[in-house]
Amino acid sequence: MTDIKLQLAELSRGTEEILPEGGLKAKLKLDRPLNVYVGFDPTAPDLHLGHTVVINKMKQFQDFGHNVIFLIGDFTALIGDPSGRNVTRPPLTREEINENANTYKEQVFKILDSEKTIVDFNSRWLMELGSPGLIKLASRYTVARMLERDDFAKRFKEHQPIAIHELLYPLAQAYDAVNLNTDVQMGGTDQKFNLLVGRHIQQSFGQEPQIALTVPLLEGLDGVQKMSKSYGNYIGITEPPNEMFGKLMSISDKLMWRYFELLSFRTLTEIESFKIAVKEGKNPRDIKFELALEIVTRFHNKDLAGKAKSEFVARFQKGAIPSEMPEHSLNSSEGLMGIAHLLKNAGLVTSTSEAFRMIKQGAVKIDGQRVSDRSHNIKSGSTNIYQVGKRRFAKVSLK
RNA sequence: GGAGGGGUACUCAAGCGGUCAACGAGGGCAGACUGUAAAUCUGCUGGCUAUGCCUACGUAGGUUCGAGUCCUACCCCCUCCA
Repeated sequence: MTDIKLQLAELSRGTEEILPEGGLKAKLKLDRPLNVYVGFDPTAPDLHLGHTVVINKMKQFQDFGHNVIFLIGDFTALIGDPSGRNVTRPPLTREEINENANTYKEQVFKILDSEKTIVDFNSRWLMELGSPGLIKLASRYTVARMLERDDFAKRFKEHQPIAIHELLYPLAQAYDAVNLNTDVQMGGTDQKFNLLVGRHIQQSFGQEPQIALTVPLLEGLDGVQKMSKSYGNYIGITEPPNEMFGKLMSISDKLMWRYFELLSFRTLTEIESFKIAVKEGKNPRDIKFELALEIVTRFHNKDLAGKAKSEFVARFQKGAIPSEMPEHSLNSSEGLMGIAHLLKNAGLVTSTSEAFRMIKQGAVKIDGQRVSDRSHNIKSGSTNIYQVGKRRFAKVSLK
């Protein structure tokens, strides 16, 4: 086992809260592998970098020799983490769950060691529980304490409905901790309450309560809102290397440090030395290259990351045209096609109106030549590279 | 059940019958500058068979030469009273 002091420093890095304070140190002092559990909802298996914050934390525990449990919440998904929507979710079929679970594993094992990771499903014990078991479980907690949860408290105060089954969610999750005999349970900040209920329930089962460790929600590319698919400010972990590299390079310098803290596996000392280098005049862009290389390497490989970097440099520092881009083949009935229609048909703009706007603003280029005539026609039989703005490219053959 | 206030484009928000595809701000996009950073400046930000036409201001009607603006009904939201 690695030195406790070092473990503590790295494990605390980038966390929001560790409850109770000092509890983690005590657990580490036991000098045995700890059971560390994180639950995942099997309904949304498309991961982005925001999700990886907690997975990275799992990786750290794993590297220090602890037991990491990747729990798929196939039972709790039936309830859905309370959000005020008064619905139970339609049960996923066994096939759907397995399929999602496999997608998960494929993605998660780009970070975690598949040999050392325990994958489990909470339906295994929650299905077994049955009604009597559920009633017994429910008797271990009180309504008053349940109403301490933020969103319950708020809804109760405002006389918004709280369905009874919603109260079962934290209990079910707590029961996971009991079954896994968890030492540490982790989750996003929104999981704090659920994690704490776990402590209480474990105690009532005579177990030593777990440490609740919460990690922050990662800011998206805009640096303001949390990373989420619906805000469009995310980097998906299955995105191609060039995309990923480019997106990482576009983040602000301020956000770069945040990403280093939460996404990089570099030691705190290394990151500190980067900060000093920048202070002494090094271009932050070059430090950002390091970040982008590391992340792209993690989800692809070193070779592709290197290529993504050269491509990036060629393209944005030397103005080259990218080596790969979408290709389209379009048909023209009249032997030619207006530039606006062509751009629209190639998916470079969403409407002909937008195409005209882009042309007016000097954003459209054909083979690197700026187009200023909005009624420019392209003849059939030609293949050209069309560009809208800095990022949108397509190779189009007109037949 | 009663009284009042409000529903406008991605969001907030202005709009005294014509000049409103709709002020302004934010966001987004594009151009300049740059390190695809930040800051700044400029422009754009409904669609189309495109100097014109079509569709849009909660919904459906009506008045008018003309309605986001007036009238009627309906739907939804908020505040106060019971």
